[in-house]
Amino acid sequence: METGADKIIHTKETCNTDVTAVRDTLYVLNGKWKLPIMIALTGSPKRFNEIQRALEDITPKILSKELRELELNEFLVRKVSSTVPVSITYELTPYSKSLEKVLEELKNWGIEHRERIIASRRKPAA
Amino acid sequence: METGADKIIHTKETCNTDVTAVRDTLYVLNGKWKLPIMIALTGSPKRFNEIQRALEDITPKILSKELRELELNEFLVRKVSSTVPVSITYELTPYSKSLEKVLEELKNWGIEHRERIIASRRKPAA
DNA sequence: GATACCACTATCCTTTAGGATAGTAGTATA
DNA sequence: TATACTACTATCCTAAAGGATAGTGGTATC
Repeated sequence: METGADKIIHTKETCNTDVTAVRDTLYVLNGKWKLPIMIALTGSPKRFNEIQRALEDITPKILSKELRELELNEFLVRKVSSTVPVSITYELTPYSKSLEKVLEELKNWGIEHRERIIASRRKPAA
Repeated sequence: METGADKIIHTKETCNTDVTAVRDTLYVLNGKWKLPIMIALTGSPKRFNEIQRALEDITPKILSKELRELELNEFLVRKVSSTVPVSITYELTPYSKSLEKVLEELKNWGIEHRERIIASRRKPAA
C-alpha cells in the first residue's frame, strides 16, 4: 500500500542480515595477528616456535590462542607427527583460500585510501 | 642469485605492505557502529537525533565519536544549515561508495562461512 | 648434572572499545 | 515559568584484547 520510496533497496531485515554477514567476516579477520600468522604459513607449514620467530614479537600465549581460533575456523590444521620426539606443525587448509578475494579487495581499498589521504595532505581542503 | 623457492610470491616487505593495507581497511570498517550508521544514512541524510533513534541503543557519546571518525575518513559530511534554529544533517559522500565492492565481498564470504558452519554442525567431522 | 630446545600454560597487568548516566546551552512551546 | 526538543559533552565504569613475565614437562645435548 505504500507509495513512492522505490529507491530504498533494503528493508530493516535485509540490512541486519547484511550487517551480520559483514561482521562475521570482520570478526574472523580481526585482531593483530590472524593475517600475519596466515601469511607466515603460506608456502609451507611451520612449527610453533618457527611461527613465533617469524612474527618476532608475539608471545606464546597469544600465538597459542590465535592458532586455536584459526583452527576452529578451519583456516589451518594442527598436525602431530609421531616421531620421537613428536613434532607439531601448523598448515593452512584449502578453505583458507576462500578468503583470497576478500583479502584482495581489502588490500586494494586500503592502498587507495592511503593514497587518497596522502594526496589530500599535499593539497589540503580546496 | 638465490636458487629455487620460485613459489614464494611475497617478500617480507610486500607482506608487510599487504598486511598494513588490509588492516587500514579493517580499521575504518570496524567497531560496532560504523556500518549501521552508514546504512542508516543511505537513501537520505539524517540529523543527529534521527540517527540515534534509527539505531535504537547507541548513546550520544558513541554516536558523536563515530560520526567524527566517519567524517575524518570522508565517508560523510556534517552540514550546518543556517536556519533559526540551525539544523545539522549528516550525509554520505560519493567517496563512501568506494566501499561497495569491499562490503560486497565481506558480505558474500560471511554468508558462505555461516552456511558452512551450520552444515558442519549437521554432519559433524567425517 | 647443567643447559637448551620444544610446545605450550598460568598469572598478572595495561590499553582500548564501548556503555551508563548526567549535564549543558540554546530555542520553542504551553 | 515549566517542559521539551536539539546536538551534543563530561565523568565514570565494564569488558575484551593484548602483552609481560614466569613456569611446566618432556627430550636431547654437552
